[in-house]
Amino acid sequence: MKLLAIDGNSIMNRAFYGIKALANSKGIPTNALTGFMNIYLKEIAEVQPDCVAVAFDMRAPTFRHKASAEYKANRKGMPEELAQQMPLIKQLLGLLGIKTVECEGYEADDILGTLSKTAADSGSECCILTGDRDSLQLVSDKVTVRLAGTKETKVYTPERINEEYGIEPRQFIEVKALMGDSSDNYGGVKGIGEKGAFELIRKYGSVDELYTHLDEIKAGSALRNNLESGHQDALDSRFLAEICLTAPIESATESYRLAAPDAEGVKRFLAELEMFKLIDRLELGSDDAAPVTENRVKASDLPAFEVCELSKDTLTAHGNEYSCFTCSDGRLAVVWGQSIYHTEDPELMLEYFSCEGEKSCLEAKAAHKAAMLAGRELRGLTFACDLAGYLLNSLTKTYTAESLALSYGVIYRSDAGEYSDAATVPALTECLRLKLEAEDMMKLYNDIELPLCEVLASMEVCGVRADADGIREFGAALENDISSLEAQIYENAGKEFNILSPKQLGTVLFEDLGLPCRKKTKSGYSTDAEVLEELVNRHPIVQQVLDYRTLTKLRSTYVEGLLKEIREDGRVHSVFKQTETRTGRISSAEPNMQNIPVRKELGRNMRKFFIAAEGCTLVDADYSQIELRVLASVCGDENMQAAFKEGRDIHRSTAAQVFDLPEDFVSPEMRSAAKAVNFGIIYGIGPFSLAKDIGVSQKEAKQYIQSYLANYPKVSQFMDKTVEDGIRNGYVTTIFGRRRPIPELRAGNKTVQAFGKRAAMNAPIQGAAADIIKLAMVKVYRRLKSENLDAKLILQVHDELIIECSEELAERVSALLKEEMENVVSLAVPMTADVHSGKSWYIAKG
DNA sequence: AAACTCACG
DNA sequence: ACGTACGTGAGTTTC
Repeated sequence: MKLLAIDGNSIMNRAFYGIKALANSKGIPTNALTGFMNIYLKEIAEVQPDCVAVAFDMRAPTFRHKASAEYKANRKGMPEELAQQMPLIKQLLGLLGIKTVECEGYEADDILGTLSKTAADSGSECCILTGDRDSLQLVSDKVTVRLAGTKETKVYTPERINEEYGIEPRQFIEVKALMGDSSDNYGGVKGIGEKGAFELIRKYGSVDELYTHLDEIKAGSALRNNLESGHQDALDSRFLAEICLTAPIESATESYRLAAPDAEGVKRFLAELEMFKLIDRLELGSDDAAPVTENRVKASDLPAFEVCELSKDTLTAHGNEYSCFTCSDGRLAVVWGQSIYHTEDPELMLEYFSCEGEKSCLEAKAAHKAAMLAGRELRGLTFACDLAGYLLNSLTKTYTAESLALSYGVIYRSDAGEYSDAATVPALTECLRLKLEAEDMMKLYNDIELPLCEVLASMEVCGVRADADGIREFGAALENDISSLEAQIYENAGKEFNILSPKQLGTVLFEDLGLPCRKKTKSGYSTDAEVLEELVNRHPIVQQVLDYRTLTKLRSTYVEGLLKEIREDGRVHSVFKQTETRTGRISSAEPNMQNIPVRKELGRNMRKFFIAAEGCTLVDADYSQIELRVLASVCGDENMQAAFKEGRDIHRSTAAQVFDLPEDFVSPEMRSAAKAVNFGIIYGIGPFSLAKDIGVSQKEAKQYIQSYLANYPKVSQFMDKTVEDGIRNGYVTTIFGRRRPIPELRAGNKTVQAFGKRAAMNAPIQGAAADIIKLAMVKVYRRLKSENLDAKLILQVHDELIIECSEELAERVSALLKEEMENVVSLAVPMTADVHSGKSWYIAKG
């Protein structure tokens, strides 16, 4: 008989830290559960045991050891996110027919020890599965320890232990008696660490023998002194290091025989947690030994799809009926009922797109683009699964048919071969639509997200004209300055090195030149701009390095990076991603057009190379203080609202409030401090960061914040309530109903939780601002289209929209753009947008 | 692949 | 005692 004895706490712990925070849409963390089951399933396949036992620590303090109250005093409490998952794994194991063992006063290790001893004594084999090395002392010819690692499981037999450590398994007790174990809170002999402990035990065999031969160690040496003064510690630690083999538990191996799982129960349980992938992996019910199989529907049990080529006749026959489709890589697959029609004929694809029938798809942007490029349009689209998945959980990384099906318990139609995605869309649409309705997000979906997709497609197709020659000239000019800086830096350093290597730069600055280092990173000295700024007056090389960084950044990211992206048509066609950010913003890539330099003049020049086409002009409008206006509206603070309603300068107004002065008495410094506070409020402020930002003491910064919150009490209340809601629901929402799940809020780790709180405070603000500009984009797009104007929306930079239009339309489009942006929503304070136009982005930005 | 740095709102 | 503002994308170096 073969027993697999699992250290439940240790494996859960390993799983928890091994998998990044996963949570379902309700905010319940599931990462440790997932990780535990991954490890379990892999191991069970390899070990093929007859019996399985999972041991857990009890939360109550142990009384096997004396002074038990203090015993684990310094062991870090389990993070709340992990603690939440402990009862769940026990429940799941129970449903799976796997026995769990807990014993008051004993640790998981003691249970494993007892189980392995009983198994070995009765001639059975025992594998101990754990994530730490504490159990290695239990290894014998009948007992192996399987150490679950990140990738591979290491299997420890007595031979393996001898090779790696040069000792017998039982001698781990002796080693630990000397070196101690900080996680179990016993110290061993002071001054003896891992290396020394192993050396001594390899030589003497045991603690007792070591002390018998103490005279062999040079008298007066540090080691001898340590050993002498630590004798009692060694004896005490030895007692604590030895795992108990006689815990009062059911120890007969036979009683842990695997039982039949409660398949229905497991499915209900995992479905509730939205762990659909695991349901599939467990293959519950596919095994015909279990009678509970009839409810488990698999792709192969469903009616098969008939696959054929799409033709003009099919379109004529079905064009007005509801259909689902996928479109990628120039291939179209359309599902009508149980038939899948496919084609690669571009004309036929466009014909299909033009049909009146209601359509649902997996991902709509590519189809919109294909239609637009041909001067046609995609009609009748009422659903895109990826966008629905994004609204339901914006933390997900991918929204493919397969991942969505797994997440929402829809059967992925792998039986349909290369048309699996298309074949899955009908069921996915049905399920996701219900979910959206249940979560009250249909309006957000229909009014904003779905129509926006077409706008983004249009922006991508259109692109922005770029002046490649101009960029090249700019790059050439940089080249000279870069090489002269390089030479000066080498001169100052006294040697040549890679200036862009933080490691090498750190060595030069902080060792060779002896500059003081204030901040460190994981791997060495921090050399970021903030650190260097503080050192500029101490050595000329510092400013040179800063300049060098600025110039090389411009060269590689902007000059070279952008040149690579200019297409044949002389324009860059950025990709606008609609399912990327956690807050609801869109992102831009290949190239990123949302981080083109603007703050410093040198970089800002790059914007001179983004220009309007011949005979055209760029019209640029940006919202003024959109996030603060959203905040003022949603929190309901009359004081703050008044400032916006009266068109006052918000930062000046805040300064007047915080410093208790009339606005006319506010100095530029006060205004800029107030501005920093305003930003900080949106991000979930702390005194430390504010102090750093505006260069005052932490104490002063704290006062600013307190004064701010006292003057704007509704802001304070709003933030508190948002965080509370977030903790309760597992997510926060914008006024438009957009959600952001925040699993970090329920974390035990204070830093993680603090991050969750800041994210919770920020998301409703940043998210609502995103909702607003997205809606504005849809309205502007429709307006330009309905008025048949020679004008196209081409860029979005979070609070800024850019239109390219024929020169004579500049004024009309400017007015239209401003009007649509300002009137898109009616909040408690007005939304205002500033508009400028010009030949280049540099000019149009105003 | 991860860490570091830095560009933007 | 410890860490420290929200959200992105991209280039370079280093492991």
